[in-house]
Order: sequence, then C-alpha cells, then structure tokens
Amino acid sequence: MAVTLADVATRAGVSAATVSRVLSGNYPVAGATRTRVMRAVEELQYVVNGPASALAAATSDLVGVLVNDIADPFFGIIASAVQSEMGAVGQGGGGQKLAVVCNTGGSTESELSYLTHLQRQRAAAVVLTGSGVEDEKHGAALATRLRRLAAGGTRIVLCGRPPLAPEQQDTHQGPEREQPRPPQENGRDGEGRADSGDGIVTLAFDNRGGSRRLTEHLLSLGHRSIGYVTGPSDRTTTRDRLEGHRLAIRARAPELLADAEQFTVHGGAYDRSSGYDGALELLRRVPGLTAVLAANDTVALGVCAALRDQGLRIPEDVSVAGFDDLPFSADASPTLTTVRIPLHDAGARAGRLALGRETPPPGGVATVRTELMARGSTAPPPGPRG
Amino acid sequence: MAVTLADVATRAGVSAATVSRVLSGNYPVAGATRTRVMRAVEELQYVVNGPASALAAATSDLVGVLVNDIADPFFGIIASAVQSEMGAVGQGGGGQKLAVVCNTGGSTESELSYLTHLQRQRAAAVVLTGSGVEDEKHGAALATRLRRLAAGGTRIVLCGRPPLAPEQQDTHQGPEREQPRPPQENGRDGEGRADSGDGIVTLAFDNRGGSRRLTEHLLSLGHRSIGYVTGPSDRTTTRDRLEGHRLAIRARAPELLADAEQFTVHGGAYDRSSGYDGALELLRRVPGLTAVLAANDTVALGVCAALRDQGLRIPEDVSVAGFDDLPFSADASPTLTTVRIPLHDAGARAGRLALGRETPPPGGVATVRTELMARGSTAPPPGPRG
DNA sequence: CTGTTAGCGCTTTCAC
DNA sequence: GTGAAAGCGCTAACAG
Repeated sequence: MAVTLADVATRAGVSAATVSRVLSGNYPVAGATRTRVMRAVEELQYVVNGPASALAAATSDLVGVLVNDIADPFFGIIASAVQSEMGAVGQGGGGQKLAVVCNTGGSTESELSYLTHLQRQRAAAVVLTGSGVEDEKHGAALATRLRRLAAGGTRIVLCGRPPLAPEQQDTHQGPEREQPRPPQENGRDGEGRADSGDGIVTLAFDNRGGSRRLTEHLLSLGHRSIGYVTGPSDRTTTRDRLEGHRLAIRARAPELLADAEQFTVHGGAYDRSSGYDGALELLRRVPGLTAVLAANDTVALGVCAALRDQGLRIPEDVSVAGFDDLPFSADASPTLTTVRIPLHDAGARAGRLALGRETPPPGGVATVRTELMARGSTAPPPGPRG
Repeated sequence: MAVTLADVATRAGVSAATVSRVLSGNYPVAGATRTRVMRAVEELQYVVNGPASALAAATSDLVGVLVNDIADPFFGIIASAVQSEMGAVGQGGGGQKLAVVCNTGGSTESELSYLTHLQRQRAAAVVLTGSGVEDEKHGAALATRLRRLAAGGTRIVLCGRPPLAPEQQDTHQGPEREQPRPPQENGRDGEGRADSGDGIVTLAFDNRGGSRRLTEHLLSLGHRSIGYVTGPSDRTTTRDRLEGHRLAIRARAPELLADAEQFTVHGGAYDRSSGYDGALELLRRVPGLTAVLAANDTVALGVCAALRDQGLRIPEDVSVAGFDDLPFSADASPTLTTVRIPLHDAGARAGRLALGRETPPPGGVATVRTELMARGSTAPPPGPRG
C-alpha cells in the first residue's frame, strides 16, 4: 500500500498536480504528458487513495441503498435496479458512483447505524427502500437524521415507503397532533418546489390502492369469508395494504366489517412461515373460509402450503392472493393472483433521482401505480356445502 | 457539512487530540473530560469525517461483498450472513465494519471495476461469492488484482467458487500447462501454512459431489433418460455440477455416456426462463425423457413450468431436481428434490474469515459439504408406455 | 498547459 | 491525562 501520486509524478517527470489532472480527466493536459503519466501509472500499478481524494475534494462516490432484507427478491430487484443506473462501469476515472447495499434486517438501530456510517463517508446519496417502521420515536429520529444528511448535500430518496412526516416544530406552537401523514394523492403540498423543500424525494408505492382492487376482485368473485394474513404490524406497508383491504370491504360489503378483526391474523414477518401459521390460524377461526389474502407473495406461498397440507385445493376450495408480483409468483402452481409493483422501474427511477439525473416530482412525492394481476389462484368460492 | 473535530474541541474546551481519543475510545481519558466531550459532540451533532479519518489512520471499515445477482436469493442469503457477522451495530465508535454488497451482474468488467473501487477505498476485506467466470484472460487479471489487494492488507475470501489458479510464474520457466486447477480434496497444498500463502482464503462448495449424488439418486430410482439443463457455460459452478453429473453416469451407467451430450441443454443463465426453454428443448430432443436435472432451483422451477404447460405431471411423468435448496424449494408443489448448500453458514464463516475472527483452514482452502434433499419432485420413472 | 502552494479533517507520536 | 505539531495523499486555486 505504498505507491502514491507523488511517486507517479516523479516517475513521469511531472508534478503531482498534473498527474491528478490526468487522472480526473476534467482538465486540459497535453497529449504527450498524458501518455507519459498513464504509462507511469500503469508501471507502478497506481491506484488512487479514495479517502485522501475524498477528503481533498470533499466529495464521495458512495451511494447507499438500505434494504430491510437482502435475501428477499423484493429488495434484490429494487437494489439491482438502483445499481443499474449508477452508470457504465468505467475503468476508474469518471464520476461513476458506487452503489452499495446495506441490509438493515428491518431493525431500526441498524438503519440508523448504517446512516451514520454513510454520513461519515459523506455519501453522495442514500436510497431507503421498502417499508418504514411505524414508531413515533424512531420515525422522529430517522427524519431528523435524514434531514441533516440532506442538508449536508446528500441526496435522499425514499423508495417504497411513505414520505417523511412534516418537520417537527421545535418552537412548540400548539397541541396540533392530527394528521400525522401528509396527503397522498395531492402532489402540490410542496407549493411547486422541486421537492418537499428539504431535498428528500419520495417514490411511494400505491399499496393501499392495489390492495383495495385486490379485495374488490375477490368480492366480485363472490367471496364473503376472506381471511387476511398481515405483515409485521409496525410497518407502513402492512398498514397501507390492510387499509386498502378494509376500504374495499367498507365500500362494497360493509356487512363484513364487523368480522374484519376476527378474519385478520397478524403475521410476524414477511416470510413463508408467517403465511403458513397464519393460514392455519384462520382455518381455526373461520369455519367457512373461502379466500386468504396475504401480506405479500412470499407469505402467500406459505399460506398455500398450509392449505394444501390441510387437504384443501387452490383455488377450488380456497382462493389465495399475494402482493408484489415477484418473479416466482407467475410460476407457482397454481399461478398466483397478486398485485404487481413495477419494482425494477421504481428502483431505476430512485437511482436516477439519487444521482440527480432526473428532476424530482412536484412536491417531492410521486406515487408508483400498482396493478392487479388476476391469475390462477383465485376463483369463485365453492358452492354451498362444497 | 461543517462541524469538525476542532469545533467540538473548542466547545468542550479541550484539544482536538483529546476529542479524537475520546471518540476512538482506545486511550485513557479522564472521566470528566470524556463526559464534557460527549456532550459537545451531542450538542453539535458531530459526525466523524470518514475520509479524513481513514486517511489519517490508513485504515477503513469497509468490507465489500461481490455477488453475481443480488436479486437471486442464493446471493442474498450469503450476503446477509456475511453482514450478520460484521458485529453488533454500535452507535459509531467501535471497530465495527460496514459490509456493502456490490452487484456485478456476472460481468467480469463490473467485477474488476468494483474491486478497483474497493481498492481505492482501502477496503478492509473483500468477499467474492458464487461462480467465477472461466475465462483465461479474466482469470489472470482477477488473480493479479486479488493478490495485489491481499498484499496491500485487504483480506480476500472466496465463497462458493474454486480457489485461484496458482500464481503465474513471471519468470517463464517451462511449458508446464497441465492441471490448471489446484487439487480439491487435498487440503495440504499450502504446506501447512495458514492460507495459500498469499492471504487469500477459499470456501469452495462441493458442487461436484452434490451433483454426483443427485444423479445417483435418479439413477437408482431407475431413470435412464435424464436430461440436464446447465447454467451459463463459462461459470465454474456450471462446470462442476455438470462434471458431478457425468461422473455419476460414468460410474453407475456408462452405457448412457454416449447420449450425454445429446441430453444436455446449455442454459444461458441461472434463471427461470432458461429452465423453461431448456425443458422444451429436451422434450424435443429426447422422446422418452423421464427426468430433468436443472442447474439450480430457479432453473428447476422454469423446467417444472414448461413440463406442466406440456401437460406432463411431476413426478409421475417426469422427475425434476434442482440445486441449492433455496427456501422456496421446500414450498414448491411438489416439493423440490435438490442439493442443499448451507449458504447461511458458509456466508457467516466467510464473514468471520474476512474479519480475521476465524483462523483460515489449512492450505487456505475448505470445501463446504452439500447434502442431497430427496423430496416430492422425484420418483421412479413411469412404467413402459405409461 | 504545468508547477507551487495551501490546505481538507483527522490520528498520532512526542513532550509536558 | 492532555496539548502541540507533523503529516496521511490528494485536489484546487493561483501563478507562471
């Protein structure tokens, strides 16, 4: 770990400044000099010292991507899309960014901790993906930290979670504690500024709308006993999807509202086993169950497994639907009815936003549309008494 | 991006050196002073400048994890395990490492490029996961780069790929061009040194052995028309798995060897669609096909889908098996016969090795055992004429 | 077009 | 136990 800019300079018979200019390429240098320098670099196998250069230039090429679970394709797809926008992987010189993904495991401390690291590294941008945790204290801490990062010049993009709660008024000015969430459909709350005013841009997923359409689909097939296996209860995504579900019931079959709580099982995680356990629990609670909605596709797979293990056929006996439309859903048997989120597109857009290569939506908030994918796992409920 | 160590020092009424000592915690500081400093840090919301600190200390807390496809759970599981070993996520001070995953997309340029970035950042360690690319030129370039990194103090761990080819003798000393690969089962080639001599440690997966056992399983069920859908042909994993398959045939049913090439379809990627297309192609080529082996579980899912679309039942008409035992395999219907690789354990071990928290295996190379998981997707072939 | 001169913000001897 | 000072390797004005 020895060879420095100075060594290269000596070898090439030029000054360190010249070498620096050749390497960064953003400054006129004579052709001959350039070749000489390049040769010296080659011969010495010189590699720029990142920290030194970052310190001097006060910039960094790091872009952090925070995900809740890197082993879940939902995040993998988004992360991969973000990374795909970071630019052609040149051999070194250019302003290419390095997107690194950080796995928080859904832990709030871990999330904060990664943000600290990223802040230390003076990251160029940070993309936070997926569900946020609904915790008053964490939410405030997170918002503060993100605003501070943004103020320091780091671009912040929220992808797949709702926008930050409006800034806390430190000058306590009243007991106004209503409406903790900013309006969703109205894209003008930033009063026309290019972002929400603090440089943080949000790409929210229309979880509520998608979920609502999904439940409507089931309702119109004739289902009246619809179980729901939620995700972890403190997640924004969980809440939004459940809300969409309830909205559909309220609008189309209000008589079912009374049983809603009874028909809802709160899963502990977005994984297969909470689907499995949840389905079993629903079967126990709801005698005439004809359909099960799952928090996402992975959970839905667990639901299917449990149902099958109980000798139930899908969709003849029970319909099942997921959410997200991950690649495996189209291949499952039967093919899984779900709600498609254009994860790749959203991730790519988040990447562009992070690099400042795309102008932020008005108000700093855009909602990504979701689409119902009606497939083989949903059908009309079985006739009375099978 | 303003507040610096000096600001904190002023505020706390001490010198910058003292603040630094308090923050790094590895030096005796009076209790009172420490509290005073901490308070100043708190009040000023001070965050260490990573580049500056890395420059001065000539160390970094970055650990890079290179993966071929971040959207593939195979890599997600390994990466997540590596990350889980990086230590309790403290609030900042300690020597905690930041594991960042870099998605190469299987591209060799991208791989090299990420290594350059990591080298620039003076990464503490680099973990390369999964299949390497079998390309003479790239192999050499990669080996050189990794050795250089290792020489510079960066720990290198190969997880899920074969060890590096032995060092190129620059002093051309003979036409010795045999055995481009080091012995696998013999763990003593490093002559008892704690690693292969260059500080690079390898955790190879026993793909060949697992594949061999899988084919033996099919053979002993009575299958004689076994199709094989491979992964991308330039990958070490692809080659090893195919070799294991051929080995089993050679040992147990040499009469099938003649048709081996005919029964092998080379898939373009480790994805669902090459499984789908591969299965169709096999059906075309092999009239009495009774079993299909896939490069991995994801490919196997594609194979299943194709088979089903052709009206074939699994396993009654055709048996199918995958490789890796990803979580979804146990949930597929029918449950998928496959070969289990302890991905999480391997990743965790790679993480420990990367941090120097575990002593490297003798010779620097360890082979991770794989295990046959015989499940519902394989059964004896149908009787003659169905 | 190229060299000189200052730092960037932190860590770390070396004194006190 | 704490301070002063000397860089770490690079970039970015300024001069020439």
